[in-house]
Amino acid sequence: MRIGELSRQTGASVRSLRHYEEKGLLTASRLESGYRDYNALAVDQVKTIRFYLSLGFTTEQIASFLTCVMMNKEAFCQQILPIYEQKLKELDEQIVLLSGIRANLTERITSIWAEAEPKGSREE
Amino acid sequence: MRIGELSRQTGASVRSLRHYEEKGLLTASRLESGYRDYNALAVDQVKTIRFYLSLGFTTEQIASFLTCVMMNKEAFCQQILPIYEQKLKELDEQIVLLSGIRANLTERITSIWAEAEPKGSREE
DNA sequence: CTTGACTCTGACACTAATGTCAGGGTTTAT
DNA sequence: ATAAACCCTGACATTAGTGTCAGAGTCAAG
Repeated sequence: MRIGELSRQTGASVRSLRHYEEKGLLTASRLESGYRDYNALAVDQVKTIRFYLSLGFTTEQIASFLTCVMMNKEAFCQQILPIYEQKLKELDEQIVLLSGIRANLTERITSIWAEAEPKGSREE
Repeated sequence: MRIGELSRQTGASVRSLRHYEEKGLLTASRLESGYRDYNALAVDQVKTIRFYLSLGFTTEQIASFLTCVMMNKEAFCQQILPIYEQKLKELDEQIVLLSGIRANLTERITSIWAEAEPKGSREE
């Protein structure tokens, strides 16, 4: 199939599909016209790519394990583990950071409310 | 004081100080030479700017309430409230998103371990 | 007077996936 | 045959703060 059809079947924009190819995540043979020609497996592959992107992996990271994942069950690809654990570490750090900011912000909001409406005071 | 001194006293790079000025967060008079000349209040102001940046506000957002905050207690600046609440909403969305990804990832890691070391194996 | 530290403006780089445009070739349907 | 729809490459923009460089002017100390 050509790139427009693959785009429709996967939800990825044509631009993105070309980008995945540029990053080594997706390959296509070429028709005589120079148009990309994808086989049916490409649909699954693109969906897999987009799934990992949604988990926050970069195309470079995905490239490092995608071949294995497409050929085996994910659980069979040992090289994916350190990448997952690295990502998990980043996520935890990020969540801690955001939670700290959130706490600070909440406290500030509370203070402003307290200042605006001190007990017993009434403003119009 | 000149920009290098302000940089030393605040920890902000010279580049950043010029950027804050460009974004309307910081003003300086000019010496005959064209050099920026900051007064002593600038130190506090820059520290305040950096604090709000660390909370994740953009220079544009900070610009909208910095003048009030520098002249009053923060709690006195009513216009800051909707911005705080907007930020809080974004933080919550972000934390929920990351937590979801984290859960997914944790599950995957567990699966891989299970596959690699099937104890009490219920393996086919 | 010279050297070195300081400052100025302006510009490009970076992250990373995606949008969008330009200018041109191909396929398909009428 | 012609128009519409499709595809190609290449390039620049986006976010937002910061790093870094170039080329030039200023200032203080020897």
